[in-house]
Amino acid sequence: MDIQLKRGLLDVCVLAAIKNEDSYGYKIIKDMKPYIELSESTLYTILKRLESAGMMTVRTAEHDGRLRKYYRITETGRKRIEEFKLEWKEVISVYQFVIKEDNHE
Amino acid sequence: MDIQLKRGLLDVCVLAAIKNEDSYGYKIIKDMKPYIELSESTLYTILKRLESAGMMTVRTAEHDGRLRKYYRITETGRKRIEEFKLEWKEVISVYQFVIKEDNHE
DNA sequence: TGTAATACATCGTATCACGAAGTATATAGC
DNA sequence: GCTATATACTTCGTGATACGATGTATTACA
Repeated sequence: MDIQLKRGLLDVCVLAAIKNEDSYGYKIIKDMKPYIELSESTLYTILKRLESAGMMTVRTAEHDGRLRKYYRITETGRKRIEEFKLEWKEVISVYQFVIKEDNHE
Repeated sequence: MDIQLKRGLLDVCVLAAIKNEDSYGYKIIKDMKPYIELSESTLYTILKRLESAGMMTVRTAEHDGRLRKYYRITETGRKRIEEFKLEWKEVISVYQFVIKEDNHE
């Protein structure tokens, strides 16, 4: 997918990836892969950003002798998803404008 | 609309604004306004970018004693719109992922 | 006379996705 | 034991780009 198009989707996608259960970086990438691909450097940047924005909280836990950082969505994060749904109406209207075929010619 | 979300839409929107008839900067902004707003500095940057990419051609014409730059879409520009339509399927799939409500809990 | 609308241009800034590179452990195959 | 692959997270530099601020001009209208 075009990188510019991704910009508006990635943040909310990552939030969606943890909205039903806590998850961690590596798993988030794999879960999102069928829908939208992103590199590790991109994801970890996003996770940090969303945490700073209070949209998720982190806890570190050991798993098979390795540390994992589990992310949990907050109420603010859920609100972001709801806002996105509202914004989607505008997106659809833009899409209609783009594909509209005028016939005044 | 969120600035990040706009990034994937603006270029193709500007192309759509001239796809049925040649237009110029000031008019493009007004035509797009009901769907998506953008500042003049943004538009003129986009116009230059799309011209460099061979998606539109320009001609300068006088109108009421003032110069106007009229933009015309090229075949490459029309192809860009068609690509966007194809990409839209992916966008919809991402949207479905975001709004999906799992019930395995 | 002055104020808004029309019309285009340039500059600096902040945001952000990405590739490259690095660190470290676990596991499976040979 | 050794090697490759998967897992897991981090940092750094770069390029793309939307925007506000600012500037230049002309026309139209009150």
